[in-house]
Amino acid sequence: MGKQVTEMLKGTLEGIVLAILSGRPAYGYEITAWLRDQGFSDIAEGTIYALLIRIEQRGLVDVEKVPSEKGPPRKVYSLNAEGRAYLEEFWRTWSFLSERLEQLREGGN
Amino acid sequence: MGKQVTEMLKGTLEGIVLAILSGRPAYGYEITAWLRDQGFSDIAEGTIYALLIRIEQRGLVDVEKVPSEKGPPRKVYSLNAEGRAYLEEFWRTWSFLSERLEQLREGGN
DNA sequence: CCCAGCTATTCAGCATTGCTATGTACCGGT
DNA sequence: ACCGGTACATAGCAATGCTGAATAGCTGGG
Repeated sequence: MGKQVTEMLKGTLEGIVLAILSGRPAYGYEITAWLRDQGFSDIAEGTIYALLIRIEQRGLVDVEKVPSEKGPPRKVYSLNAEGRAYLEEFWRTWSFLSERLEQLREGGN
Repeated sequence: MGKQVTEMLKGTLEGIVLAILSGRPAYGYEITAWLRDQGFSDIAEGTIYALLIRIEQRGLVDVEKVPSEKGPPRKVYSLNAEGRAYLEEFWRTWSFLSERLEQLREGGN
């Protein structure tokens, strides 16, 4: 889409991935493909992998290596308790920002 | 509030400021104070000034120096035509992201 | 007069995050 | 053997917000 999305994704992409993982465990390649399907047309491969490594190092997810029939082994990530807590915090932050922006949008015109 | 807000503001703060300016002209100090009032408790002084200079250099706003009764002269910014177009684009981008996140939020639980 | 405090702006250096580009590796079909 | 799809990793870059300090004008108290 453009540069605006890229900048807006900073800070939200992490939450998006955590939200995906809260529904079901998933691996990087799968998440990237799914996001592109959803219209995030220019999310880069590397971005998701780097993000997954980051949240793993912060202890928000558990990882399991699972062999694949179609290629190299997958690193399947699943949200743990700490990750769930962090995700809730993310939703609170998102709500706050979202409300402020809706107010501005209405008042601004 | 915390680091989450900081990262989420990347990409949205610019739109927020443009939205404020779409309602009325304003200057940096005023905008910072208003944002803090709205709950953006840890927005730094310097951040807004840097952002204003950026959007000025991109030609999204017009600037006028206005003497103040209480201190040094103010730099009053107002949104021009290009800024309005950019703001509309921002709202479209925001809507896209917002919709995806609401979907995730509902489906995720 | 001088200093503290509020108003108002600017700037250098840093941390975080997403993108680009590239490399590695496993597998099946031809 | 080779190619395309699957799957992950990484080094370097750009954009953005924060930290901390400096500059400057104005007003009121001591």
